[in-house]
Amino acid sequence: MTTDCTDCPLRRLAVFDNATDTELDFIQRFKAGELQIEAGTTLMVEGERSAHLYTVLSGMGLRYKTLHDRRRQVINFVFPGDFIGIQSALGRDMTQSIEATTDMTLCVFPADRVWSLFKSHPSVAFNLTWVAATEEHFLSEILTAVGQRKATELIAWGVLRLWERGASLGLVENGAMPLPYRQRDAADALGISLVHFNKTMHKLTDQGLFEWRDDRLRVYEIDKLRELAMVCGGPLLDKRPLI
Amino acid sequence: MTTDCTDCPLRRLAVFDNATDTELDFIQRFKAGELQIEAGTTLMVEGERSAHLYTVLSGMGLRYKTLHDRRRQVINFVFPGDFIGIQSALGRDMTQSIEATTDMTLCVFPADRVWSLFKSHPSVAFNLTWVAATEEHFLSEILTAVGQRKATELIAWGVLRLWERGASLGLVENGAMPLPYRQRDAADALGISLVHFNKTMHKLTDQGLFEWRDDRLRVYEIDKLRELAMVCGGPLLDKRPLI
DNA sequence: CGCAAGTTTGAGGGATCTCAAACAAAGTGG
DNA sequence: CCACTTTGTTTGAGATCCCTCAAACTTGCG
Repeated sequence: MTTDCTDCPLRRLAVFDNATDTELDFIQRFKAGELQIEAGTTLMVEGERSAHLYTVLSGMGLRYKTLHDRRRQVINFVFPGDFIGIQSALGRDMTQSIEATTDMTLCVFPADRVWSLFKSHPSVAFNLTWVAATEEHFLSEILTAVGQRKATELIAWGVLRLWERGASLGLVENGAMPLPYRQRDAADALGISLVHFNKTMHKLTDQGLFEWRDDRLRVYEIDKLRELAMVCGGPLLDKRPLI
Repeated sequence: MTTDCTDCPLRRLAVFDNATDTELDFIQRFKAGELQIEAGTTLMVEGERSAHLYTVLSGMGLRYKTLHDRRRQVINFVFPGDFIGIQSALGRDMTQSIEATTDMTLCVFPADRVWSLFKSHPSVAFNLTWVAATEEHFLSEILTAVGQRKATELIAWGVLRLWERGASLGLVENGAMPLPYRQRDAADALGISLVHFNKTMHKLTDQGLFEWRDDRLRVYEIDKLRELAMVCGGPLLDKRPLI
């Protein structure tokens, strides 16, 4: 039994725009089905072309690129509500891999209908562009962090981002949110070595700023993290469209 | 006297898609005018909102973000044909600054007409999305480089990318292309210090792999650079739309 | 019990950073 | 035409951040 778009649990969240009935109706028809994958599955592989687009209904994963000698850059963590595969919608090969780190449920959309979407539903097309542009914006923020911050700041910054993302998605319960990743994933996301990540993270957790155990993250001293991370403003959680 | 879109010199380049007459006609009407700015001018400032979009007709510049303590990440170099400001088209503040490093000529488009563009010209809207998605793709490549490669590989990789970009735009003349930047810009783009950039670059130039002097880049040993940079395939120069 | 995956620790080396100063080229004003 | 400033490049040296290697430890599982 697949989820009905009109009844999508994600859509109730305050972070997501209210779609019009027309939009909702279209998205429902656009949706080809649902895909369930198990933790550990690779959803998309670098170099291949996917005929589908996905929206994450539930579960988490990660997006990464690899170099020839096994070095790996985690581009971003994949959370519920994320839209995956715009690249293939536009007729390009995927240049990154996507892997599930928990069981996931995904809404499936056929890539070959994207073009007609632009003709028939401009507002949805607009949202699609919005999502792509926002993605780009976040990537540039990550790049700035990886390029300029040093390990301590980086980790504080990363924890903060994950926490705020999780909070906006209602994933925080009893002061904790799920974070089903390994330290290796975090290190590869920040561009530092596993060992250095481990040691530097402990310098922060020993101060009681946060805790990451058993796949769950808890933040205790958010203000101190902000200070360490050198971010001024609070979280930037614009409303965004859900496709 | 402004350039007529039907007569745009960029559009003759092989990298750019052929636009249909309808598209061209629309873009011409969409274009509000041309902007000339001098080298050193800041076109867009972080935190502000721009009412315009731009396409670079000629000249070069750079896109960057700053931290509070003056650290700066150069996100990318701005070349002719680049489309600037999708963010503001979608009603967001700019989160990065853009600065001209040479005199530049830009085509100006009003941001508030973007929405109607989606309704009236879906193919142009599609191209817009394509550009945004491609931009994201390149950013993730840059992120991978900055996060995983070490200085020598990084520099080889960066030179290679600039060279291939320049070549696709027909900027290479007599074995040299314009590269009007400072070593500080390059260092900030790669996330390494100016001093380290200087020393590491000389290790490569001393081997005769390339040369960067007087704002011009020359590549002598492209295969060796490829090897150092750990890139396998040749240049990826898909055709792309010009807006 | 033994294996696999992940975390933690220690130690030494190398890459990169910062500080500082010298050097080069170009522009300015007297 | 010559100080003098400004901007950018180059070099040296010491400090530190970060990496790699290696091993111990921990946990879950067959």
